[in-house]
Amino acid sequence: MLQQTPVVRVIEPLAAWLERWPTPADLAAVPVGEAVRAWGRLGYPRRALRLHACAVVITEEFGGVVPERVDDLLTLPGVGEYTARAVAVFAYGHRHPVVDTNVRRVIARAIDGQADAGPASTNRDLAAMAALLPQDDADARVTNAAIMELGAIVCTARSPKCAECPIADVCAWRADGYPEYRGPARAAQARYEGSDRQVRGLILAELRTSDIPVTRDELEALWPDAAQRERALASLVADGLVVASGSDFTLPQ
DNA sequence: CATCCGTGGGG
DNA sequence: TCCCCAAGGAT
Repeated sequence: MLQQTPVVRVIEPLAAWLERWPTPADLAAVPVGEAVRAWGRLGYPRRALRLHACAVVITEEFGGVVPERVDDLLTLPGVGEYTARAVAVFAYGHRHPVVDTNVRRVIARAIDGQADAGPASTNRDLAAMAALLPQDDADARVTNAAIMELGAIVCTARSPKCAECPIADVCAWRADGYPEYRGPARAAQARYEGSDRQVRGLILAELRTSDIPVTRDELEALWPDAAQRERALASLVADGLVVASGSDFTLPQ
C-alpha cells in the first residue's frame, strides 16, 4: 500500500484490511476480486492483484509465513528492492540498506550536496546507503528508519525544514549554500486528466461499486471516446483486473 | 533505462 | 489553476 502512496493515506485502509484478512492465508482464501474491491481508491489497483497473488504464494510455498530472506522476498509478486528490504529489516531485524524516495533525497543532499536525487539507480543507491549503516543489526535497522523518517518529515522534497534538521551541521547541501539541482531532469509525470489512467480508474470504480456485472452501455456513459475507452478496458482485462462475463464485465472471481 | 500504472493533497 | 510528488514495481 505504501508503494508510491503517502503514509497518511494508507493508515486507515491498512487497519481495515488487516482486520478483515489478518494473515496471508485469510487473503489467499478469497477471490482476487474481493481484494481489488477492498483496495478502494488507494490507487494503482494492480497492487491489490499482486498482494493477493503474494498471499497465495506465501500460503502455498512458504507455509503461510512471510519469508525473511531478501532473495525469497524478491520472488514474491509486487515485492521489489525496496519492499523486500523493508520487510527483512523492519519486520525481521536483518541488516540491509533500505532505500526509498526519502532516503535517496537525504543522501543526495546531506552526502552528495545535491538539491535532489537524480533518477534512481538501484545498485548505486543501495551501495550509498550501505556505506552509512552501522555494523550492529539493531543499530542498522534504526538508522534505516531514521534516515527514511528524516526525509519524510524534515528533509522534504518541497520545503525542507533545515532549521529543525538534526544533521544540518553535517549536511553537504547546506554547507555548499543550497546549490540548485544540476543533473538529468526528472521525466515529467504524464498528465492525468484525459489519460488512459483516468479512464481505467473510472471503469474500475464503476465495477467496484456494482454488485452485478456492468454492461457495455454503462461503460459507454463513463467516457465518450470509444477508442480510448476500449483501449482502457482491454488493458484492464489484460492486467486481470477486469473479466468479461458474457457481454458484461465484472471484477475477477 | 524509460515508461506506464491511480489518486489526492499541498504549494 | 496547475503542477508536483508521494515508504515502487513490472515490463
